[in-house]
Amino acid sequence: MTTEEARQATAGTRAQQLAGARPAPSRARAAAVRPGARVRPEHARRHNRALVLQALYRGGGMSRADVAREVGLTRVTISDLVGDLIAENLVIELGIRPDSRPGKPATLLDINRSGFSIIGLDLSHNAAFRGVVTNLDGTVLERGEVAVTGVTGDAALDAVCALLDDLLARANAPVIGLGIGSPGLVDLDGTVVSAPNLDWHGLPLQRIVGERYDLPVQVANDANMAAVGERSFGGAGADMMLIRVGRGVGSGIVVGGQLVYGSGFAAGEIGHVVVGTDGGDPCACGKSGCLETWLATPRLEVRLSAAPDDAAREAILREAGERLGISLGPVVGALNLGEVVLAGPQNVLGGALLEGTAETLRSRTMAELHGDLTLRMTTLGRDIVVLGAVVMVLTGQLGVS
Amino acid sequence: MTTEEARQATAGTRAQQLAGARPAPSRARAAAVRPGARVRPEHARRHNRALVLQALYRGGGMSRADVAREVGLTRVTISDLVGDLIAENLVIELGIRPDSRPGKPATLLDINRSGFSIIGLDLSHNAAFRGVVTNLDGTVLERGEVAVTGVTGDAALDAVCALLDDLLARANAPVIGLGIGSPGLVDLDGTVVSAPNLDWHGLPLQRIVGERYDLPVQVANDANMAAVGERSFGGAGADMMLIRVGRGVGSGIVVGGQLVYGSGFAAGEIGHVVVGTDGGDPCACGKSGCLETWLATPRLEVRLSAAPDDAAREAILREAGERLGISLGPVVGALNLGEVVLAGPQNVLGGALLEGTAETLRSRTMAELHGDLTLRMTTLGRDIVVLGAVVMVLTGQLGVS
DNA sequence: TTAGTTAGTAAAGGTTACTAACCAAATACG
DNA sequence: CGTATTTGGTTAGTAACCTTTACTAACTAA
Repeated sequence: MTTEEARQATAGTRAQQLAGARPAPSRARAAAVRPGARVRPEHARRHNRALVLQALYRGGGMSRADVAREVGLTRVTISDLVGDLIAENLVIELGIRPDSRPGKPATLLDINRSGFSIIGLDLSHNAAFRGVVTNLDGTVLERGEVAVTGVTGDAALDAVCALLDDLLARANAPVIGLGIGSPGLVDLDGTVVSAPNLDWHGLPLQRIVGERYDLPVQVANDANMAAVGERSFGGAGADMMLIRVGRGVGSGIVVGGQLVYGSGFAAGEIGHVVVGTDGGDPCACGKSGCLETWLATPRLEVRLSAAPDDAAREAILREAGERLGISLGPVVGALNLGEVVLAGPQNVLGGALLEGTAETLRSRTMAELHGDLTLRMTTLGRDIVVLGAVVMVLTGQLGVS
Repeated sequence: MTTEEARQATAGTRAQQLAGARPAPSRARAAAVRPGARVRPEHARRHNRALVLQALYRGGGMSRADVAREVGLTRVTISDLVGDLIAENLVIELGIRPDSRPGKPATLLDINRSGFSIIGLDLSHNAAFRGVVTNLDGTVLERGEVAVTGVTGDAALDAVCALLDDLLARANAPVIGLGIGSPGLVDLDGTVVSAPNLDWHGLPLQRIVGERYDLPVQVANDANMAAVGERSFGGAGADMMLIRVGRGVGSGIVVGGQLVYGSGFAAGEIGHVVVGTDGGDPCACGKSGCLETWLATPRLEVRLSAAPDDAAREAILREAGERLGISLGPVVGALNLGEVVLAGPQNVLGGALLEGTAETLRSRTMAELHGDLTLRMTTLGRDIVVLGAVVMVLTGQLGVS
């Protein structure tokens, strides 16, 4: 939906369009009922099936009756759905509920968490593509990586396949899908519109990998996947932003529980927005004072290494944090975010920088807001992108998150 | 869903939470399958019915077969649904399609646009509450207002009811619902959490009005409703932001076609976010350099009246626009908005101010972005909030927008 | 032992949307 | 002019789905 509507949005920079005329009712707008929006019985069933999986995924060890109460369908229907799921081996019976209370004892159910595998890839690091095999829980079972320093274009695509070959060979359970977090702009079909570092332009990665391995594939931007991972496995709320700091600065934004893609699939690209009104270093993009010039780790490390003492280093970090806070203020305020999470090198981000950001946000946004705002580091460490990729597969294949 | 998940998001300002531990899988999260998420046959039917209405609403003068092709259901099903809708008088037959082509001529359908009325209210102006009666098209049929200068609390509620009494008496067709755009924070249930100007705190306006008139009521924040109105009747895209400038500065944000509420129902509240890093006038909120100190019309008009000539006035307006651009840069970049629309006094916003904002956005965000960005004034004029309220009713009652 | 409670299954029923087949009414064409 | 073709819309029957009702199983409480 977003895609279509975005595409048909008026393009071009008509900087002004002064008018005061009566509203022309909107019926002239092109038809845009998204295909597949209709609900047929099987769609309804699939939806309800996903609800059952979701309920079990979150609170394993429930009985059919528990699920029925939580989902709002009858015990009969839930039994039927669970029957299907057990036949597919997605759900297993754990045995009889141990506690003693009146009535027939319940048969506890759970997702078959170790019965299937998911593969998640992170293509965002410069030196290597990293990947994991997890179970349905997101528990990492296997790890792999391929060195890709200086590798671009088709060779980079080959590296992705090599890594997938390796991980698929090491997966002990059937793989329900592949998730790939790629740098650059990625559209809703999993086509990498533009990833300069890998020299990918319009590469339909999701389709290519899907056809090669005959498995469901989810490709999305790395920072967006990180946001999704933080939300599911890091416990973040429904209105949150995840800032990734590394060689560049990117982010993923979740609003109302939904990942934001933006009108041109470039949501979260905050690295080249100018911060403040007092200049700044020139940036590779041609402007000066972009967020990246303040925050990207290569520049920060140069500055830190030139600092005479710890106090000077802390001041540098704090200033970087302040710049991040200045940049985030309008976003946090406009979206009324409940949570901002930082991901990147702990030793750089975790201390004075985080404090500087928190203080700046506090001093520059409304009191009502920062009372509810949580600012913290991610708890997922370097796995944040691959875990996000795993969540995307879980969501796409099972409707679970 | 947003509500619940937002509520259960961790509160408090734990400014830091340093950690590197393995992710604790998310299953500990409280069960949160939103009630009513299940799909029963009647829900599916209601959804499909809304698709039919939506198709007809956008492109009136379609045949049943046209609708079937667009929605993706069979002619048989569409005929059945249309039969229901005709029985309810929501859809009417226009007659035989005039053009000549092979096959049985089609019977054209349309929403019964003049068969029902909607009432929209705008409580955001200081001197008066304004309201309209429209048909289903959003065409204004009647207008009304009540003076409310200095009126607050229960008296303001009485004024709302007086205005509604007046408009209901003047509505010639059955009213399908009431939409009310209120200043302040409004939650998803239509409770005005806080509207200082009206001295409303925790007022369940939607419930009160709904019980009093026994009609469906939609209450939401005025700027949010304006955004919804601009999207439906102003032709704005799926990722847009509407900035309302008046005594204060507020906004409504639409992301992926969905209105943003925020973790505390305060999304869009950008008036008290500090702009830039070079000071600014003190603000009533206690900070200095808030967006409102640069942009709110009372202050702007004071400055303009002190200006010696037109050039000085234009410089003042341009600077205000620049400040808006500085503030919007991170939001436009982070959300990859496709459209930013200004609403407020045309003579203040329409000229140099808008230009200043456009130039500032261009110079402070990524080139890839502002190529797709449209910045313009609304075409809906002073009706923007009431029309948004009408759209909220259309969406809530008919699933149409 | 009896009553009451809870889990799970079975049978029957009502909705929903589908397919297949049909009629209606126009154009296309020999 | 008459037949074939095309398109719109309806009728009849079917499959899928969830519900209600009723049942069995298995436990606690007294």
